[in-house]
Amino acid sequence: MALISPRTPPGTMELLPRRQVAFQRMLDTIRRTYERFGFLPVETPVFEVADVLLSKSGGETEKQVYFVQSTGGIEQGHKPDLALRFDLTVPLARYVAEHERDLAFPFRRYQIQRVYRGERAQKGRYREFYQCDIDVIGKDSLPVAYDAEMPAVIHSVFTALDVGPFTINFNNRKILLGLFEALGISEPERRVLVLRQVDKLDKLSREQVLELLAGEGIGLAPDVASQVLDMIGFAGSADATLAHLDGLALDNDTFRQGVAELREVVTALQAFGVPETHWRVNLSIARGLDYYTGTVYETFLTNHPGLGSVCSGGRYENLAGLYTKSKLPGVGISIGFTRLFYALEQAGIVQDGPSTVQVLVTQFDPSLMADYLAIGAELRAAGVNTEIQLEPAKPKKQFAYADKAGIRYAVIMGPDEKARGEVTVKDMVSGEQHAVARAALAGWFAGK
RNA sequence: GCGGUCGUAGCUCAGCUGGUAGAGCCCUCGGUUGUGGUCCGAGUUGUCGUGGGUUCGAGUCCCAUCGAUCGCCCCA
Repeated sequence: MALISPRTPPGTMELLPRRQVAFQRMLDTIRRTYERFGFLPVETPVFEVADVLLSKSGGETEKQVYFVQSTGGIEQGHKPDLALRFDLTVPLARYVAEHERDLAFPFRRYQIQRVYRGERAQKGRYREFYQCDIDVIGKDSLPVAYDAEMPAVIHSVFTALDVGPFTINFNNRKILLGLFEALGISEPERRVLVLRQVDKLDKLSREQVLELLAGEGIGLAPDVASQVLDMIGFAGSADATLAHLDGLALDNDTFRQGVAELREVVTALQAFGVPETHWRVNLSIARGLDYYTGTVYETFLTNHPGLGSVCSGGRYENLAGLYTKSKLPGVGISIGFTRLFYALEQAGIVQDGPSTVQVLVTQFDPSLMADYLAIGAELRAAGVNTEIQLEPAKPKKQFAYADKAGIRYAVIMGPDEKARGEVTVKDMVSGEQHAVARAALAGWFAGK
């Protein structure tokens, strides 16, 4: 019979147990840090009612959505009425609108779950991946100070993850939009297109971006295009950038409001005590998603620029507008954890974690099985993760097993130890063996 | 959705201008009595992606097809 070749679908990440332990620990670090900053956990279903999920997006995202339909429904020719979520922000909007009366505002939630996008899998681009989101949702209003809190959380998370140097870039979309208004680029669709191209300034040369801005679909006059880049291409400290923006003296309300907000975020961020080595105002950051209305963020790993942003987000004035008449402004960020983990793996930064099994109670003499079971029970009662070797096997094989599985300690008790009222504890890493009194065994592991 | 590369053992790959398939790793067993990670020895593993064509003969050449991968678009 022909075997079916075992394989994962493209664009999915699957790990061996010890790598999974490393993955899980990093995820725990993110979770702990989010909680430390006062965020509450939320989970939502992997699939949502299709029209709830798709109401907003339209266009590009819609093509990437996986629909869900039962086989019965397919047989009856029904169109799928469920779809897998492609991010956590849209489900959050639905969640907040649905539970508005029961939630305390400002509502601070974190959410760590997988999302799905049906796009071509590429290096570091997955069709199923983890997002680790935090958002703060206000009722009617939400002070800009919350915009400054986001980078503070990101800084804390990435420092705790110990992933090497990183920079949080941020900007305010109102600055860009006001600038475009002042330059006569009025159509919203065209502004979004310009934003997308401007966003590429980090990757492409000035000339290439100029060409794109003059190209099809946008058709910016060359002098306007270079004016845009002159204003946006400024590089300098946060204070210098703000001075640069003031110096432009643009007569546009949106622009002025954007600069004022940016200044407020910078000031608050300094007060939050986030070192300026880890963030910068970057006027070319725009973000593709069009629901962002103010502050936007992107975070890059210094040593992996090719990877793109590993954490991004922004401010949205009225996210849940499609679901409720209440005005619910918010600000949030999202860590693309699967991609981040992939990058760290590639860079050799990720080490396999230890097994979650701390101790293997080996079996040297089947007649002592009752003792092995008793030892296992004692260790477990003492909070030590313990596996008992239940199948008779040669010592060689048992140690090889412990070694391969990454189990740190092996407990050995043969007739000799039994007679002395002792057990032998072997440290598989150092190779050292310790004679431990039978009664003191659980205590021996207390500090390990 | 559009472009460039590549498909040989579970994995990484070798196989020169066509002559009946190889290495390393992994895995299994062994190197005697209760000891792994090193070393030594032995062993298992393949419709050479699939279908067709050229040829006395194709892993090797040609065509098609499927799959993978990288880049573009978009994005974490």
